[in-house]
Amino acid sequence: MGLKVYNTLTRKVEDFKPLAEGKAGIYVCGPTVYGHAHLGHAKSYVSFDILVRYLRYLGYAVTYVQNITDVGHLTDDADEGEDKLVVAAKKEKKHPMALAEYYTRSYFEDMDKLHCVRPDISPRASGHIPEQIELVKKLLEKGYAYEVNGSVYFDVSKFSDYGKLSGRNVEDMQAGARVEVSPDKKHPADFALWKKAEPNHIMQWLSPWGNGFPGWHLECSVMSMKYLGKTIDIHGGGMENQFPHHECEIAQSEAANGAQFVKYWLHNNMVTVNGQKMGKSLNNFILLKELFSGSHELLSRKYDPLAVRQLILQSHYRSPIDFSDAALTAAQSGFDRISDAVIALRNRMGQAPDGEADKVVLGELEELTGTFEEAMNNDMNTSVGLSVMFDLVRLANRLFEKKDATGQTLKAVDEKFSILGGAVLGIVKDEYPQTGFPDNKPLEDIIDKFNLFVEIRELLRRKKQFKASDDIRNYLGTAAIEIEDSPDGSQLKGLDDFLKRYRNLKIHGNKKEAEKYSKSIIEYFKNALGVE
RNA sequence: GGCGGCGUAGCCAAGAGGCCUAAGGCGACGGUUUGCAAAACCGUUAUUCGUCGGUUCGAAUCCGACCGCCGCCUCCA
Repeated sequence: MGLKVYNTLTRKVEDFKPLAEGKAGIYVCGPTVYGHAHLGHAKSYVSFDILVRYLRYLGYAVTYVQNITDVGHLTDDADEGEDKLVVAAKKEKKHPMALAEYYTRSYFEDMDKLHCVRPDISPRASGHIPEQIELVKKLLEKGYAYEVNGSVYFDVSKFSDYGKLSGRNVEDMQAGARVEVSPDKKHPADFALWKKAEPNHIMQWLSPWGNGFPGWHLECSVMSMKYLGKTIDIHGGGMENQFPHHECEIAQSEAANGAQFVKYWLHNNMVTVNGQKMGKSLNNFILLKELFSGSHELLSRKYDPLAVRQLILQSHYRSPIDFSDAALTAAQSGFDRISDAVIALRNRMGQAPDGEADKVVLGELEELTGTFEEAMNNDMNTSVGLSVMFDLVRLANRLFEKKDATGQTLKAVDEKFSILGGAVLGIVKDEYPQTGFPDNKPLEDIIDKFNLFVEIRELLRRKKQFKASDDIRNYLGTAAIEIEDSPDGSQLKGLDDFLKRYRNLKIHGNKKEAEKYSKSIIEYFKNALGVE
């Protein structure tokens, strides 16, 4: 059984059969880079990242194209609307292109943290103006478009399939409240292919119809065609883009090419925050950077980017997901549980006794792999896929208890973590840093001191001086550093966080806080040593 | 107004006609382990799936009505 996906076009779950055997071309609507990425971006791009990763796991040669929209769409559909990018650029006093570049980098930074694999091609809309002009010309030639006053519109009445994706028909929508229809349009549903620019419009290009800029659906048609061909296997995007964006893409592409544009349309559902739609006007907009640093008033703490990823994977991509501080905290705990097990597993692998891998364990791993694949094949049921990770955690921890697992057995378990949890789900890391801040020499001293405490405590414990030993643990606890005792020795936990917090305080120049913090450190050093 | 989705334990969330007296996670509680903790392991935590009807030998799953919530139709992922 192979992969099945839900195709919005047919409203059915279908077997995925690519156009070319063993290959898959995927186009996903990328971000408009006029601001930092937010939770909605995370949901969408993690969802399609899973699709790409899983197709690769299945052996497909995937070409993943995701555009960067750096020609801002207009803020409304009427001709008077301003370009989003231009508006933002004015506000930040930057050239729109500088702004686009800045937010493009920010976007990739955030996506890297979420372990979203980079697209094979990230085409910029601004880099494909000639191709867009060509497509407009072609549509004019074929009679699907008309020019009015230096703008070109797509004539929806000429394309009978218009509405086939979103299940709308043009007549019904006329009744709906539509904002200010441009008087240039023959029909309110017609959409712009090319727009005339006013002299003061910063982003404009020369075209056969005068100076202007491309309409906001055009780039996706042009760039997917250029890099993936006239018909592509999969087009993904957020479901709010079904109409009008994707509907218009279909109209343009199919009218121009006379060929089916997309075989499988996949749409992810939306994000809510505390049960409410996330919207700029609603003040519940959470940026990924705020999530990763904990600097949003709705958040009680910062969250590991991969814990956010895990929360997204806990539900289906076609279901809405509600982000709340409680949900994030729960996901973080679960993520830590998996990470801890993998770290322990890798630490023990080298010390484990030699010998063949346990047949029973190998059998269990096979079974779990089957469960995983079955779930993922079913329109990417990541929730069940993730549950397999927890089965692996339990399996690994049980092996540790028995202590007789061979290195080969542990290695087999680690392989599943690495492939299913790492390569496919993207929540298991290749490497877990111990305490790595090589560029923070002074902090290493602090770590040394912490380690000294651990050693002192070991001595005390051996001498059964439990009161003093508990004190040390408590003191360190006030800095959110935990000591975990085990037969193999004691481990410090939370050092990374401690160091990050410490470094952030210094870097961000919050002197008062930094001072308070270092004082508190000195304080418990003193206390623990029992000196004044 | 048009289109669509959802309502499953304290919370999050799979399941989409019999394998369901319903995965998994978080939380809580009990036990094992530990000097005590933590972590881990074992166990408990929904005889029931918004409500009421219907179809069926059989429904969380299909149909209808109702209640509640959410989204899209306008820039948004």
